[in-house]
Amino acid sequence: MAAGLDELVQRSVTEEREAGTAGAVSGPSPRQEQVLDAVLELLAEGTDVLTMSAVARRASCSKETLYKWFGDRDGLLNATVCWQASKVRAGGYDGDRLNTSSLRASLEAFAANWLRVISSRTSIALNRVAISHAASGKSNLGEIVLCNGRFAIGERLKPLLEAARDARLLTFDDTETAFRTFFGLIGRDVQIRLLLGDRLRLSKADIARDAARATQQFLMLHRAAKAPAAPGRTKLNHRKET
Amino acid sequence: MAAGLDELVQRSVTEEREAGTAGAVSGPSPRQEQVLDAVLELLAEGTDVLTMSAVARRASCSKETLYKWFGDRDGLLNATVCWQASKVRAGGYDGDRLNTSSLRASLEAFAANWLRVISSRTSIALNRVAISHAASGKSNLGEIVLCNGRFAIGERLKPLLEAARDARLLTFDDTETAFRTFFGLIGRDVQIRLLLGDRLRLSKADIARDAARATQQFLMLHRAAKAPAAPGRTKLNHRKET
DNA sequence: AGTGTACCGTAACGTACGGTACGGCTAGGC
DNA sequence: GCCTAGCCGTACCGTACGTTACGGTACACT
Repeated sequence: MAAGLDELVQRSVTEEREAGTAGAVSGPSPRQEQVLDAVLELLAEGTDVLTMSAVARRASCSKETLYKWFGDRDGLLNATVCWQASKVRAGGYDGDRLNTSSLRASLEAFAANWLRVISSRTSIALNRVAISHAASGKSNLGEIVLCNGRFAIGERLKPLLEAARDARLLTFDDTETAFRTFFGLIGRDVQIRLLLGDRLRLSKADIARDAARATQQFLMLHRAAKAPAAPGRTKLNHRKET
Repeated sequence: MAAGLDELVQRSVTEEREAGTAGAVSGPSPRQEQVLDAVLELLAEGTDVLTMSAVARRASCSKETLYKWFGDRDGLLNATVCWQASKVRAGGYDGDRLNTSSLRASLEAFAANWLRVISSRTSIALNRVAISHAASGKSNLGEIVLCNGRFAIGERLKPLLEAARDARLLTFDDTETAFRTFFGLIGRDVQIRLLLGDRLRLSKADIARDAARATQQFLMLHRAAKAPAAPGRTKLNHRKET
């Protein structure tokens, strides 16, 4: 994963500029956003109905316009992924002073947000089409999704983790490894099950409970030793899940 | 996920019987296995080259035979998934007496095995095609993969976990939840990254290290309190990863 | 030898979809 | 009023692939 994040985020816009006449340097025009929303809408209804004709119909535009604006089908998908990513971006650590409870709250909020994202119809559909394309190797869509998903949130959380380490609230050697542990504790089998079509409903309550559990477990693994928590002192959330 | 596991495993064989003349009640014939291996071979080379013509060419059989044996493309894929699943099955807990170190060894072996599976070209390709099909909703391929992957290994590990709980080596309320935690600690972001095309190489050493780390973390979270391990007493494997 | 069966190789068919071309409509500038 | 630009709607083209059909071959059985 050598390519930089920003470069990837901007790639589709670049292609759009190369291919078409949308002169605006910054992002898609409102009309183009309507088109991209139509793509997201169709995508949520099933990857197989996402044909260029269907997009044109849904967005009430001509296929000629689609090709003029986005170059080809891949360009349209790239632009869609970036458009969705730009809508999902949420704030990371903003430099607040940390204490035990604010750290826990931040981690829980982060976990809940990520669970919401990966269980959304849009994210599932987008990941599915990106995975299909990754198989063909002809497109960098998977890379874009990865950079705007997994890697973006990693970069967003790391400042918090490191601030917590500086504040002696957490202990770990490698930030990336610590993040991956948290990532695993949050997602577990959820994403692969959803991608494979498992009927798995995450209610708001489920998400809140999972976020709390993941955070609790992460803290147990990485809590700084200055306040050693003997296992069993803070209760583990092993409640049976529905 | 209401359908039983065994039912799903057998489904493609049933279809095969309905559609064709392969009279053998049990599984594919050797010649058919050759065909299925050819499918796996092609799949590993890229999902997009998996056309019926390519399969026929690779397996040195006629398309007519393919359709007679497997019904249609979906039937061929179903049979392939089941064939691969039948090859991957490994033994679970066999009732050995457990102690601390044998439990750790079993968990590590389990984790390493799972990491090997999800990072294999075959598994990646199979999951990709199943995910593509899950998007179209027209096939139960995702269900089959899920039952032979995620759920099968869960059922295989649970006896060990419960035996360990009975032996007072582990403590948890719900076996399924405990397993999901372990699952998350093992896989973390590996599977989604590989599915999305991230170049991620897991050497044997990486796998062994990850399996040990996941096991260590899982034990820290679920070790029975009779031998309380203060955080930091046993060193955490936060070595920087390559 | 004759017949039937299973199979290979390949040609052919139908369709779906990405991509293109073209006619018509609207709006803004002169 | 007229011209140009941009866009809509749609018909059209080429291709790829799933599926079917057919001719030819090897072999078992009688």
